[in-house]
Amino acid sequence: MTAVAKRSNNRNEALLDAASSLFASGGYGGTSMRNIAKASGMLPGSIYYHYPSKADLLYAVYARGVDMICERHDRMVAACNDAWKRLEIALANHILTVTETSDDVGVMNRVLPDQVPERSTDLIAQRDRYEQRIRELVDALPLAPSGGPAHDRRILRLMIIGATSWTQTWYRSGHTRPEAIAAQFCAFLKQPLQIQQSIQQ
Amino acid sequence: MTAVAKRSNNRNEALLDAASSLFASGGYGGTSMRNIAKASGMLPGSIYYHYPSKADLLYAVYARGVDMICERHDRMVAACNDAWKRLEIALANHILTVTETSDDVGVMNRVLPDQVPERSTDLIAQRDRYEQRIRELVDALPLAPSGGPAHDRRILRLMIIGATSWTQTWYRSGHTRPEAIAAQFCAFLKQPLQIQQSIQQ
Amino acid sequence: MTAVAKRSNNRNEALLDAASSLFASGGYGGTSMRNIAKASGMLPGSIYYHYPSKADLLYAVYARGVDMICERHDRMVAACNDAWKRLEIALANHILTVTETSDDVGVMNRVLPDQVPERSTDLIAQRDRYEQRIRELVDALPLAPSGGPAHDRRILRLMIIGATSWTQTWYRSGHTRPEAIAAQFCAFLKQPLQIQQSIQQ
Amino acid sequence: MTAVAKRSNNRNEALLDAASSLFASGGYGGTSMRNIAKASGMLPGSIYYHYPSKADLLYAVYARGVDMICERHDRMVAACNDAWKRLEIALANHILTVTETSDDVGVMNRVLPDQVPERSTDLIAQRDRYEQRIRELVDALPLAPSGGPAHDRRILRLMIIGATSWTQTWYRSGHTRPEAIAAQFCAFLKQPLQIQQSIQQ
DNA sequence: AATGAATGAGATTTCATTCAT
DNA sequence: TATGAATGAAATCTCATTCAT
Repeated sequence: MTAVAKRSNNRNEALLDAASSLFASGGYGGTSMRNIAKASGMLPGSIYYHYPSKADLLYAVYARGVDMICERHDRMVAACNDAWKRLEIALANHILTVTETSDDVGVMNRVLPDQVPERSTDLIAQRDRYEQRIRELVDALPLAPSGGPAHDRRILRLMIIGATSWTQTWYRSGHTRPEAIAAQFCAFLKQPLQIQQSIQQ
Repeated sequence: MTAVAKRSNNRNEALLDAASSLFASGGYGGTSMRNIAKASGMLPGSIYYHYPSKADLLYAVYARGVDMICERHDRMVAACNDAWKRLEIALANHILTVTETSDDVGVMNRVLPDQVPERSTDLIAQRDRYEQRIRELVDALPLAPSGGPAHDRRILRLMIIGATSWTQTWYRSGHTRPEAIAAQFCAFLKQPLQIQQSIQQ
Repeated sequence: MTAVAKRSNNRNEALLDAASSLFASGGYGGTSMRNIAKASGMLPGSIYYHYPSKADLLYAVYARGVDMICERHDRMVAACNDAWKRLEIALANHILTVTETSDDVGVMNRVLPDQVPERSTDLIAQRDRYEQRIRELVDALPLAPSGGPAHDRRILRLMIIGATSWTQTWYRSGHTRPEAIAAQFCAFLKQPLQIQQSIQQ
Repeated sequence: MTAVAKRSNNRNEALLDAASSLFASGGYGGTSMRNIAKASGMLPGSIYYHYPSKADLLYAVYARGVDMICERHDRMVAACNDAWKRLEIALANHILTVTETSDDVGVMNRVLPDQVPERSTDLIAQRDRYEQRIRELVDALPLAPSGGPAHDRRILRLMIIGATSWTQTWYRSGHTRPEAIAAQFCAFLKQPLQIQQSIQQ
């Protein structure tokens, strides 16, 4: 790659980086093209050479974020064979991304697809690319038989994703580390919280 | 209460209802005063007779939502003595209220306090009024001893609140009922999901 | 009507007048909301209190122009009974409006419906309101039998409307007066231009 | 002509063709350099290698249109000696060219010189090249003496040009053919439309 | 002969808000 | 208690054009 091509690439990446950082901290509606332009050293109109609309720019950033969390997920999870441990690693990875607000992944957590109606279907598809991985991990868990009505794995999966996604609303760096949070989440599920003799509810 | 005052209350309530519904579905930034005015049969300027700013209107809606969910919570939970059952009832109430009963409560989940900087402290305080109730229920749970590191009740509480709040993003009426979701959530926690002989992780 | 109501009416009319004048001289694309705002002593955003879009503002002006030319047409034509003379009066009226570029009627001549796609159907309907009047006058002409193939009144009507509308591209005040142009147009049609003995073409 | 030059010509012609088609249907203001570039498979900046400005590109298209209609006119009219028939042929050529054969000529009718101030004088000069030919045909018509005030050949010429140019706004293929329209136009003028005994108006 | 990237001005429109009545 | 009219700032986006390569 020549120096020139590199430079031209860099401009687009600078744009994505700036957009990323702003969308992650300010949300979609709270971030203006003006601000993105200023942060990436462009004029507002210049952005439109690269992306035809604000929604498309957001989508590019979002997709990059999904790419990144998926890659990290795949790499980290591959290193382990135990089903519960794999899940724990995956949750730790997810929670870790929540704190990185300057990163593309933060955008995925901050921006809800229906805030960008023009691309909401595409955003959901991207998000599903990642959630599918969590679903596979949950489906692979060897579950003990339920004492009462059968376990609904779908609800379990949504419970885990919900609890994990919600960390973004309360997580503050300096407190419990992402890995510890993930470990606790799994511990709550694996072991019985209810005192045994009162198991017949 | 005179007829005039009543009528004025009605107008104000129509305003809050409209704002509620729009904030819950469109978020704070995605909802304009114009839209709220149209939906409540007023002109935009007229809203300012009732509330001095958009942030204050949001706050009024938010607080009304917290009032409602707290009242229902208190009423329903009081009827039961078992700690786990009380929690289950509380979660069912939360899911039902957010997803089916009241847009006001939907606002509480949809709008993050830091999206409304002028009133973020007040919004957090309101939210805490409700979360305090969940905290008390979680703190009252008689927990079995952990097999590994000590259970962190704070993380447990945040896991439960997260999973429950997140239902707003995926719940569709006609599928699993709120009570059943809450029951599953509790079942996952009470009973061990991990197969027993592999308990030493 | 109170002075207040009158004043409020006047603002809207000032807006229409300014828009009228600018659209008539600059066309639709050549006229900006900024310019219209400045010419009517408003800020650009203020126009949107009165009309929801540029296309709607244009339509209001256009319709006002059609109203005006129709009223004038009806008044002038009513004063005469001879079919050919009625047509001549109508054409003179039409050509007269072409010179009045500061007037609403000028807009009708300057702006083609398909330049305003959002309202083109409505604009065509408005224009038809006027052209229908010309059609009636042409249809009412007692025509001498054709020496060759039968006269096609539709083509005759379109010829007359075309010739008359086209005056806007060449009419300059100070030369032939509108009434004289209309008289010539009718004279060319009424009397034979071809020398008689060569009538067998 | 070398292969390279030929290729360059082809590119330039593709550009003119695209511009032609867009200017004819969208007008000058309604057509952007972006659109022209896309339609001709170029990038916007590349147009500026061929033409220094939008106005110059329009002029090139316009001139090409005048070239084409003049060439056809000269060829077709030369084949006939009768003055009225020559006019009829010329009008048929005009209508056919504008409505079916060439977008370039459509541009001539659609774009008014004063919409392109930078080149309006040149555009008028081009247009006159063609109108001069119509003028000659009209001037050559042997006119019967008027029953009233003298015929104004200038007005007659403008009437004919107007009626003919206006066909662009209403002509639809599949209905009356261009030759038939031209024949009707001439018939209306040659023979008296007014019933004879009422000739003294 | 053409591209890729960007400019700078200006377009339409939306927003929360104000204020006299 | 509310309206009608307007404000002023800012939003997204489009435009013709430039220029190094």
